[in-house]
Amino acid sequence: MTASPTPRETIPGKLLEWYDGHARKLPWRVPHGGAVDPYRIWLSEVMLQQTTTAAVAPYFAAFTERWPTVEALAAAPEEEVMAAWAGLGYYSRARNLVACAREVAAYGGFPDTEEELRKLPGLGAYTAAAVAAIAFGRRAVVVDANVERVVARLFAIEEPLPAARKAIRAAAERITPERRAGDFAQAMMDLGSGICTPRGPKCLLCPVSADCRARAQGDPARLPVKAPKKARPQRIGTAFWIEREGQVWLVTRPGKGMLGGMRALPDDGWSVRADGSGDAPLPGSWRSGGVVRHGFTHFDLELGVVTYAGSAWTELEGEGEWWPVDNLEGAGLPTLFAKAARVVRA
DNA sequence: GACGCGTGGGG
DNA sequence: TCCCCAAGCGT
Repeated sequence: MTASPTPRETIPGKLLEWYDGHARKLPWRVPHGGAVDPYRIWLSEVMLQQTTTAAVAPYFAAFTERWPTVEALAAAPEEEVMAAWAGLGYYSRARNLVACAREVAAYGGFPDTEEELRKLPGLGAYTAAAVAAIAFGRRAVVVDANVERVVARLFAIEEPLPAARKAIRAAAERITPERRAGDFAQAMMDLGSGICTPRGPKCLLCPVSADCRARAQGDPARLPVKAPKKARPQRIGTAFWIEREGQVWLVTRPGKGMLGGMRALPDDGWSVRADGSGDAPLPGSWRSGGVVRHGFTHFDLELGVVTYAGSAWTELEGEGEWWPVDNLEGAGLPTLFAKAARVVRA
């Protein structure tokens, strides 16, 4: 009597076969000039950190059009890259992107091993493994939130996240093939994105449903178990619209912290306190310009926008610049301030 | 391991 | 409306 094949033996083949027929068509998956371009793989992976493919697509197109190579990106002024990233969120990624591009350009190209990639700014465990596997064909164990979910279900891992990461990685290690590790990783992510979804998984369409212990148990959607989330506190703050002769006063935020390194309207400190002080950057009269509500990762903000009704512009203190109001898009404002500008100008 | 860090879409 | 979540990283 022959032992039947184990899931670890059958899963990679089934998944790769499924991927060959069902891979999503995504811009960064198209070979560029007939070959895989590590620059495009790296750029897309950084943009995709905690970000949906739909949100990334237009930014990927704009970046690769404007900066076709890592050398071009390395040569770009950081503030231009920050502005081009505006709206995509998690702005430290943009700063690290520039730093990484400069290291890579100075080195003469991307390193081709997971270990060396991991040393670059902005490349953590996930991205280093993904680039090594997808761009360089290395066997690397690629674990993102999709893989965590798929693996937790396949092996019915009951331990809650994040403590389960160790067991999930070990299980992912066991099913990652020696060859086509990059396709395997993308297959797992496509599966997690379209079939093995957080809610309402489509097990009838799943190529590995027969190997899935959570499916066998009857309720795959309950896995992975997650620790309860904290409530998001509410903060209140004020932003200041100071306009003169068709131009508005913009500041550049400090490099670290909320919206770090981005152009912004002056504010009353809501980002570094529980609430803003309400203190204006200029003496004189202010008028209400509206209210913006915006959700961040760890708090909700109610931002009042007030417009300057005085003429003591010379008393403006600190760094800043007058920006043409009819070209605010070019300033690269984060979404919060783009919303504030929209409200004021409406 | 916990926390800070954006934004938009879907159920 | 609200809540969840997304190809995580750095400290």
